[in-house]
Amino acid sequence: MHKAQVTIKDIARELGISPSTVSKALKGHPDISSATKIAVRELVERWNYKPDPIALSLKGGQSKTIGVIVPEIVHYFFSTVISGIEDLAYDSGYHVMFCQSNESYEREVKAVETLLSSRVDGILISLCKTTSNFDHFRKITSDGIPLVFFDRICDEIETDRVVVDDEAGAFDGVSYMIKSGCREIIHLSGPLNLLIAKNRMEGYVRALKENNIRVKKENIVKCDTAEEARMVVPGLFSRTKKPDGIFAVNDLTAAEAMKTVKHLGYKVPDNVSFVGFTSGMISDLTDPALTSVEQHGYIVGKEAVRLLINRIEAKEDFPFETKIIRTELVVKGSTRKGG
Amino acid sequence: MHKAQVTIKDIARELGISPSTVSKALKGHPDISSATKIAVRELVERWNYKPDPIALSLKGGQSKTIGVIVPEIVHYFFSTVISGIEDLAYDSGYHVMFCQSNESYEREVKAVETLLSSRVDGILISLCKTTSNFDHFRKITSDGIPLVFFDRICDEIETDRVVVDDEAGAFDGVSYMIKSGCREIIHLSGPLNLLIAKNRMEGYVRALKENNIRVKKENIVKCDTAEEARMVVPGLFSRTKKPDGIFAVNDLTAAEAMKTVKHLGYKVPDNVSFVGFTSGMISDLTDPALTSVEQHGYIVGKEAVRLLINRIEAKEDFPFETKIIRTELVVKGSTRKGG
DNA sequence: TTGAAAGCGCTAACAT
DNA sequence: ATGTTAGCGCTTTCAA
Repeated sequence: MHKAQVTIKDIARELGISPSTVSKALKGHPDISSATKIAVRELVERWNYKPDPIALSLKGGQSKTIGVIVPEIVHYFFSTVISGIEDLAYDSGYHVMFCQSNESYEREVKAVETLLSSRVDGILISLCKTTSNFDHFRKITSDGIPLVFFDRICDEIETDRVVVDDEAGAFDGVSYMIKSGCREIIHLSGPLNLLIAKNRMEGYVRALKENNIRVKKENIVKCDTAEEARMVVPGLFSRTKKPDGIFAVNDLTAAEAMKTVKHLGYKVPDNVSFVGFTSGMISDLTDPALTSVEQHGYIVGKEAVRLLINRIEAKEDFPFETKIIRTELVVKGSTRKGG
Repeated sequence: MHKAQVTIKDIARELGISPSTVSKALKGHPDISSATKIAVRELVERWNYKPDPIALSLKGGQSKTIGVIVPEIVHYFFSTVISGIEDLAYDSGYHVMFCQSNESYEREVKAVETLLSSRVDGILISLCKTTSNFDHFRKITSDGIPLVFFDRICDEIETDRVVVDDEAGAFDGVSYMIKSGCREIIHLSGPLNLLIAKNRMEGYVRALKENNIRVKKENIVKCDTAEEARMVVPGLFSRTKKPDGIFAVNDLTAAEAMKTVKHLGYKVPDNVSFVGFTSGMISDLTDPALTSVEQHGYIVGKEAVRLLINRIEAKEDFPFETKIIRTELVVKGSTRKGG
């Protein structure tokens, strides 16, 4: 169905010159007479000739395309990262090809194969929750394709990384709750094999310790979805020692937990404070608005692309870098005023 | 930095046969002896040879890539559509290249140029809010590239389309409110140059008319963001005739309006009912959960890809099709029980 | 049963 | 100042 595109040959034939002359004229090569150059440019304009990127790729061995694998696109943080990736990549003359792993290890492996076989110049990945075998990543690097991990990284593979400072973010959030008077703070955590979940948990623990609050095992509860929150939260409030603060591993969980707690009859933030993680749209929707740790996803995306393109365009090896993006506590209405 | 990929020549050289023999062996061509075939396949396996898609594209004139332009990625409905696009495209052997227009006409035009110049086989687009000149779309079709509009379509260009049945969705939502007893229903609308906004408004109007409720001009208010909701909603409740229902053009606006109304001291849904549009994650976060019109974005994405690939792979022209995806009212807690 | 050659669109080294 | 040629990786006649 495609109409044939105008090629350099068409231009050459029309002008009665050779393809290579056209090619040179287009690049402003000093050899070519300005008369020819003008004629070529005029016709190129008129016929709307565009060089075929596929032919260019074949020639240059570069596809000017980077591949991205995220666990899911329908997710505030990841879509923000993608937005940053897209913006900087296009500004740098690269195209972006997407795959979502849908949190499935098999799909992640398949996505890697897809991207490799489509000869992308580099790959950006955030691991899916279930990945614990990393051979598919080794295949990428052994193919000589630059690889950058972002957010959910794999620390067994030596490469560039962009991470959010989860530990510090969690520390800041929990410290703020403590300053505002909370003493019995629950952490609703993610699966601890996920580095980001582990780091957030550790930030929570450090905040308690530095404030001389005893860390209780039963106050760290695996709960990282809205459904789980509905299941788990009521139980926490049937304990003799009632929680007065909840720090959740993500905003969605925090939001649902807050709703549940309000329905149990507690006031937010007077009886119970809430802090979430991500600070996107969700945090403005809850009532009161959710205090949350902003992850700067857009910046994460941009930095990841920057590292990747540097690596792609590098003539020689240089040491790997891990870029840490600082989080920021965005205080809204779900916490009491800090001390 | 790229390590050289294994090519068909490498295989041929190693086996002491010619490249064309290797090529044929790989496709199971009847000419080739099974001994050769086996040898080739074994080495291909061992060396992990993968045909270069770029070379294939150059040859076949098809890139097996489709381009997608959406207003923004960080948006529940669009990310859902993208998810559907991605899933079906990959299953059909196509890659997906993304651009976001960021609701800017200029960026939309640039994105079209980018995709055209990267020789995608087809393009999927949802218009940005501000687009009113359509020449860049005409360029696509005059280049002979199949084009499918989805959701925010352009009805001045003859092509395939996938639309959500916005009018019916709005009608259903507003009818439900009326059945449950609402009589003074406000519509918070989008900009009426956007077809989807216009259609939703018309569904609202029809629902009122069919129930013999007078349509008042002052009850249709342009308001389609959270910020606008904060500005606009209090004014509505200082009228002598208080609203008892609000139908918003999207969930985000509905959610913020609901919050504002609750803070004014009204009960939801007892004093005021709310219905939104999209029914994603947002609708579960509000308190009470938001009754909303589900748009089935994932299906929209799949259908759009299906139409596009049909068109790409068609040998000859056939009539354009407009696929209408039925909406579905998802009743939650922000509306009273229907009559 | 296999191989040689041409060509997809473009570029660059090498003539002329 | 312009043209010729070869080649990027692969497929596909056509010839051997």
